Amino acid sequence: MQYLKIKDEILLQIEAGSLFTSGQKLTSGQKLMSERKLAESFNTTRVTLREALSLLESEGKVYRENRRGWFISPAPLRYDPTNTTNFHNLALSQQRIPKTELINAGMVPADKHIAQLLQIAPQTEVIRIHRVRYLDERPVVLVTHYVLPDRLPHLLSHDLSASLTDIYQQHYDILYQQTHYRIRSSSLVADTAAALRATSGCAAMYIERVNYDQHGQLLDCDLEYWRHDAVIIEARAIRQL
Amino acid sequence: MQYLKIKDEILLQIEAGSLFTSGQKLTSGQKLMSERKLAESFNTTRVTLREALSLLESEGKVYRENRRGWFISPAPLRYDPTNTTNFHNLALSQQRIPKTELINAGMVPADKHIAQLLQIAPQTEVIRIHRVRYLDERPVVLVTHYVLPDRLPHLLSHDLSASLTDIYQQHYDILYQQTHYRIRSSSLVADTAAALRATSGCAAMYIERVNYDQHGQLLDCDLEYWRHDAVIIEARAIRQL
DNA sequence: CAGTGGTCTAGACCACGCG
DNA sequence: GCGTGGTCTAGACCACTGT
Repeated sequence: MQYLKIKDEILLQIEAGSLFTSGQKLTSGQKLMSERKLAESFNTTRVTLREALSLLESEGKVYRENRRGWFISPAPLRYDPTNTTNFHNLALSQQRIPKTELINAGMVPADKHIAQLLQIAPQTEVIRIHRVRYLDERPVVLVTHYVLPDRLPHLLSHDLSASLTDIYQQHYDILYQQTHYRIRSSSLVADTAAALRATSGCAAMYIERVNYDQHGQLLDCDLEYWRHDAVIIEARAIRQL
Repeated sequence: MQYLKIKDEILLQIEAGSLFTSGQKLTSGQKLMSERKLAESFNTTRVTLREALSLLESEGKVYRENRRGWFISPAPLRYDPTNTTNFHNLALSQQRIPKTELINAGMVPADKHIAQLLQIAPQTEVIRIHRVRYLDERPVVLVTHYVLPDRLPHLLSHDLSASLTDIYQQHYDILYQQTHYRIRSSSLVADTAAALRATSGCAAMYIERVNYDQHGQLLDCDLEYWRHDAVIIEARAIRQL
């Protein structure tokens, strides 16, 4: 099991500050040396070296950007799906620099899955908003919102790179209150992967939420694909006895 | 991108019921043909075939047991960390056959991480219980409980393959009430992997909980390593406004 | 344009599961 | 003991990144 030894060795050298392309010692976001150089330095082939790196990747220690190389993973964002704090403030409160990029937004017919989540008939027109969110210039999550247009008329005329929570509150007097969420391990494919500069098959954390307002009315749902090393869910709950 | 095509092709053939070792058509837990046969049937090499299978594995469609082969993933268990239902009843309510195996139990000094979770000094003696849980004969999660011995005296004298929740309630009049949980994507290594018949580096869902009783007193914590395709978190939450 | 990562080939050996 | 999965080698070509 050569790749296990190589994996541990890489970890050590990362902590020691070697292995970097540049001479810097920052342990976050730094790029590693090229695979060929790493393979040579461990006296092995690229295949075995990539095995070791993939292991580190699955442990959340390093990550890959498609065709750009391997990087040290920054600390994950602590994310509480039961809290109303928006992404922007959440990131800032953890000393991270947030950015939201609007990919596109418009009306689409709800597919079967979305229709079920929003409790509407399939093919009903809903608002769909695709956004990518960044932490410190790294794309970490692809978020797709599906919004009931009856509840939020003219939503598309607002600045959708801002927080939806804020728009709801300021322009519609609507607050998120109850939420129903699902979390599972998944992977990024095709477009989803590309949006996060990842390769197909990259491990991901999938979070799906259905949100209700302060009157218990269904508002929207959102589907989030996180780079798996970029987030850790953290919540408190009082159990129903 | 041959492996993407092979991946899709395998999915199709699985749904059609081919590719199995036996002639059966059950889509759950079935073993696939050997890698060499699969590689030959797709006219490729084992390396590329394994690339395709790994992709399916990361999508939760198939899983591997160490040196035993590839199997179709059963539907995941829906798991609500805010609910008190024990594993046994949860599984039964979803038409699954549960089994709990006690690996070992005893007193150990708390390491730094456990001490922090339980709010005690490092090296304090606590009860540690290692258990593996099965669904339909498949090991799906390795659970380690760390219990404060002051709160649960003589706990080790009970049958620890039963539900801890039940033991707490029946013998100590203690109920789980509040819980603080963390969820992140992780991977299985060495012993942890072996306990679930997985290989080192296998993707996992890591769940960490700190549990409090009906009086708000800290009781125990538990660390759970799930096979990532075997579980989906599902919870409702009222947000604090 | 040079170098890199992504992908693929065609083998090989070994330890282990299973019959 | 046979076949299997786990691991590893030594190459190769191509598309893309970064300069």
